[in-house]
Amino acid sequence: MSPRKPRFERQLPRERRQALIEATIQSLKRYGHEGLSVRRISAQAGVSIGLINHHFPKKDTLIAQAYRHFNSQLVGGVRAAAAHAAGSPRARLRAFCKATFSPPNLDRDVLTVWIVFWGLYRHSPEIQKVHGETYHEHIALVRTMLADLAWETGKFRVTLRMAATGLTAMIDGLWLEWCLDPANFRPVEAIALCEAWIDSLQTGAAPVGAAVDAPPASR
Amino acid sequence: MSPRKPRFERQLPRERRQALIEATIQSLKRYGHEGLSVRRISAQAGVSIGLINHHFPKKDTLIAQAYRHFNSQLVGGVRAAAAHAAGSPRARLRAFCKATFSPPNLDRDVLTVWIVFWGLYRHSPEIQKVHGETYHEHIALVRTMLADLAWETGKFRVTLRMAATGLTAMIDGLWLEWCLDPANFRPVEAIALCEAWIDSLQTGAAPVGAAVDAPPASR
DNA sequence: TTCGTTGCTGTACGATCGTTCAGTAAGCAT
DNA sequence: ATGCTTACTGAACGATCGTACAGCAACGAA
Repeated sequence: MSPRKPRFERQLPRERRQALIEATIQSLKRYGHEGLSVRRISAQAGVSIGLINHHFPKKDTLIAQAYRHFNSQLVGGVRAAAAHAAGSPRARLRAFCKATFSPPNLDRDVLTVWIVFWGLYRHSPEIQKVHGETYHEHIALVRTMLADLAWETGKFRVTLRMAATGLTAMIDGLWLEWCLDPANFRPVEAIALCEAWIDSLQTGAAPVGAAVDAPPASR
Repeated sequence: MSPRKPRFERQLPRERRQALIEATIQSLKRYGHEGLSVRRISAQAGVSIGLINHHFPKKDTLIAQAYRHFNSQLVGGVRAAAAHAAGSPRARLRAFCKATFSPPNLDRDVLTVWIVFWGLYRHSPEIQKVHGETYHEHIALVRTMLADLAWETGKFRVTLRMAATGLTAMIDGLWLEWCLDPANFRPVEAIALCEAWIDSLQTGAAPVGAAVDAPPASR
């Protein structure tokens, strides 16, 4: 008698949880918002329905952790690309922009995942919590790079905070537009727009919005 | 005997459909993506469940028409604001930016509705169809205003197409960031960033991205 | 007042949702 | 080999989903 093949393979909780998180993102890429059901996710992971609630108390917890993982991958990737670049602040920013608009970040499925997560934000406290933690990382990276540039080439026309906000907004907006219709522009053009924004920060024109340079009233 | 109060009031199909469209948006504002169910929508509209399928063949048709209505309201609003402004192209653009970052457009619930619609895009042919029609309107408005400005003050550093893409991206990105956390910046600062972008288009610096000024290869 | 049109109601249907839980079995320790 | 721990399965639960449809009733026409 040949030994029966095991019906399933036990994994360490830590590894199984990670596999479920990745299956969640895959299912989300495939089916959009409808991919966020325990049945779709468990099918994608090749496990039973019940396993999800064995490792996560609620479905929302898994989704929030998937959002955290997705954020970490992005930040880790672009940070590495920037750090790997040559020494000048401008070169690091260039590498950052290039990585932002290159695979795996520039991918319609990946960008769709971002949009669906953002759509969940307002009505999901768990997503809000994760966002508050990871968004801080991302904005800090951008601010550091821009601060280095300002130190080397002179003061910006707007505050550092608003320069970083503008660059992040430009990136997110271009991601959105390219996701909805990639025919609108090519990735290299998106990079050019971001660099145009960065360049415009240090032109000698009169400061724009100088009257509103104070931090927001709230918070 | 006093006459019985009617159990319901008949409406012309045209008016009832419009009421259902507005109820859809209200429900979406209240409950996010989960507000897009026939039960939530019919409850919001104060009608029975079956009425939706009496006026719309499928739920997706209603949602797509709600998206169309939402787009029309935005474009109509900002176009009117721009047209109402003083004669110079720069003044029209200023009014456009101000309207973009003022109520009713700058509202967390309204912006959440945008994000949810965008999240539906990739997996809903009906949304794609509506988007293709209405997005054209919006981008044409922006391009016209920027073209008028370029005609009056001189050539831009980037193509008109990319100037419009950049402004639209900046707006969408700032909307997104403000929706997720309004404490990041004040509306007046968002306006300042958009105007900084517009101003940067006509500074005398060397053309940026001149090598990529050709239209996209695809399409 | 009566009738006809049709906007509208509300139940019913099968599918799928998130979650629970009793039972199974994989794999290590003894 | 035997036992123990626990990762894992899969049926079952009630809730909610989108759609269908038979019947009710509002309201203008005759």
